[in-house]
Amino acid sequence: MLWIVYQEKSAAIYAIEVISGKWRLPIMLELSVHESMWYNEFKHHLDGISNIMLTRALQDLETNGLIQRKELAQLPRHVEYSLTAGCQQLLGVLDMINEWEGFIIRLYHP
Amino acid sequence: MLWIVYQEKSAAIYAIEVISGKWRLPIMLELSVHESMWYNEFKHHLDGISNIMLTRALQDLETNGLIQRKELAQLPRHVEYSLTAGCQQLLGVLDMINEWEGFIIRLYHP
DNA sequence: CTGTATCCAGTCCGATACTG
DNA sequence: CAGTATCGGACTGGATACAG
Repeated sequence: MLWIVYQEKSAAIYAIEVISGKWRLPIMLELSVHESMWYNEFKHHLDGISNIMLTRALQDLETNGLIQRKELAQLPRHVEYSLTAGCQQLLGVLDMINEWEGFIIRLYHP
Repeated sequence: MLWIVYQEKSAAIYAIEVISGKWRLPIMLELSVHESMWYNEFKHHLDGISNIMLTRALQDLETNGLIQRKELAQLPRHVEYSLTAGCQQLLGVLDMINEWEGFIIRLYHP
């Protein structure tokens, strides 16, 4: 996580760094579809994720300003997660990759 | 590297996967500036990289269709690396992130 | 010049169990 | 419901030495 230091740190390198990880992008993509989700909803939508991995990913994403956490004072507890505006912009850029039909094929048959 | 399987595999997730790693993006960015480079040139431009890390990164990028390797039959040996067309398109998208002045700041102060 | 072989340390990922 | 604690195992990064 220090490799952005001696290269001139670019926003793109930083962005790739904070979204790298097994569950981060899948979580962000779920949030981009559902607007807001609570903890257990992720467990239903992300096949195979465990508590510890979900918690870690959510905390990392929050630390890096990609998602917001909002705890509603209720019983039973209810915590709501949603994307920040910056993250929505970032996903907008990444989604351009999806819009290229055949991107992966083109990669292998240039 | 298996996490793209049980999520519906999207091109964006695949793209992030193949460019994740400490040296891959820095290598690609150098190549986008210099058109083509040979092995030792990378060692001069990428501060702190070792032979083994450079070799691994170059091989991974080639395997994933992001760079091309061209060995010129000479003595001393001379091997030339360059970006594929698909990789140039991908970098074009990522560069949009750099063009947002204040992207990182916006992330933290939404 | 362009790599490969070893071998080790640090990170990341995750099953299982437990908590307020 | 929304997490935390623990403890491995897998993967990634890298120093050093060597090779065609």
